[in-house]
Amino acid sequence: MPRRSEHSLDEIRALALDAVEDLVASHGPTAISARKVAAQIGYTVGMLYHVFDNVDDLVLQANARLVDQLARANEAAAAGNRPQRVIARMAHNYLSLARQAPARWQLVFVHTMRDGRPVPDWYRQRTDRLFALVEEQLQRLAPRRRPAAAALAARTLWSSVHGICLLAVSDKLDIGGSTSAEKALDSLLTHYLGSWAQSR
Amino acid sequence: MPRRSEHSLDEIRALALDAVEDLVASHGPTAISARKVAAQIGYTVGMLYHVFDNVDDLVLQANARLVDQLARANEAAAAGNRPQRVIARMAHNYLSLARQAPARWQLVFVHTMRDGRPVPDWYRQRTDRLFALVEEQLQRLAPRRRPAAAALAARTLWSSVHGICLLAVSDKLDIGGSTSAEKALDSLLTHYLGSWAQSR
DNA sequence: ACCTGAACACCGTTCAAGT
DNA sequence: ACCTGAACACCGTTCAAGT
Repeated sequence: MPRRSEHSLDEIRALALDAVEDLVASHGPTAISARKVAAQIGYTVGMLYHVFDNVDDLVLQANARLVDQLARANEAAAAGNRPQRVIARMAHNYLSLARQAPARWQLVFVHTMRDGRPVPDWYRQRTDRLFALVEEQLQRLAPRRRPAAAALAARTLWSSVHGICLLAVSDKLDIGGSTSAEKALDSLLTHYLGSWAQSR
Repeated sequence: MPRRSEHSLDEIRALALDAVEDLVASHGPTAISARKVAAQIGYTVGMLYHVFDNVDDLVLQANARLVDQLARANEAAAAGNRPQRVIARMAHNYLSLARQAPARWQLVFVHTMRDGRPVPDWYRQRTDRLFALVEEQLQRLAPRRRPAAAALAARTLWSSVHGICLLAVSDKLDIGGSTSAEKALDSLLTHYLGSWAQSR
């Protein structure tokens, strides 16, 4: 029973998160287990529990990387452009990131806390941030409207974008054969956002 | 080891599906396992596998009941009214059924096939039906538009409704405190559907 | 101090054997 | 024919014990 001491806790943490991504990418979101991740990085399961609280923590930390990637892309998109264009970029960023790594995003979509534990605050803040970025743009778009109106529109619009990306990644959207998620996003943006921007 | 023979296979099937609903309602969607369902109805796990292919089959059959309930409600809503009103009813049917039995709908939202098995056709047809019902109304609403346009709008709209209901049931929508899913649905219907109906 | 390995209480699934 | 119970290969989580 050799000890390793080759890696710091932070390094082990990074190795584990990489292992989650590799396993998901090659064997799908259901392939994740503490034991498999441990085996992949050459440690025992017990070791994982010195670095992560539990599997939920492990998965959420892996998922947070993707959410952060989307948030960064959306923050970058916010620079300069007209709000309507920024929001369109954000929506397409979501879909295109989801298409780039469908299995990893499926893990984001599919994960639920064991038992009925609540989603931890640090993770919630990251997903809330995505709504906030949309809300900022809607406020720019219609500065004279009540903030509550922009908040409602942001939640409506981003939930809808989420629904489209979710069904796209799980192949439930392309029913007849020809509908693409990109077209659905554009339809949503044209009609929802177009109408919202004009009204009052 | 007493044999029972008290119930036919169909009765056992119904008992098991009821047990799934009871367990989910009282202990949440993560509480479902073949062993627990078997225990709840007084049979062994082995017995379950004479009635269901596997747990996916068990869960999907339970979930299909909810999907069917929504489909029936939406078919009933289709009678008589103006298409725009029918679609609004359908969307609110979805949300209100989801609110009536949040845990059971969470099971619908959260379930994914073990390994990477595909969703069986018989279940897919049921969820596709929900899209089809919306599509029919959109064709009524704009009879002169190309069928592909109605198909795209149906998928866009229903994916969005799905996204809103999904986030509503998992409590991820009410960020600031005041946004309700009902308002988000109405916002979606007003702006998306309103704009789509008017354009051309 | 760092990490292991075994233990505990669970899973899904199969199938020979009992009645 | 109907159903069981034990087996197999997995889980998540904990923690005394080893180095």
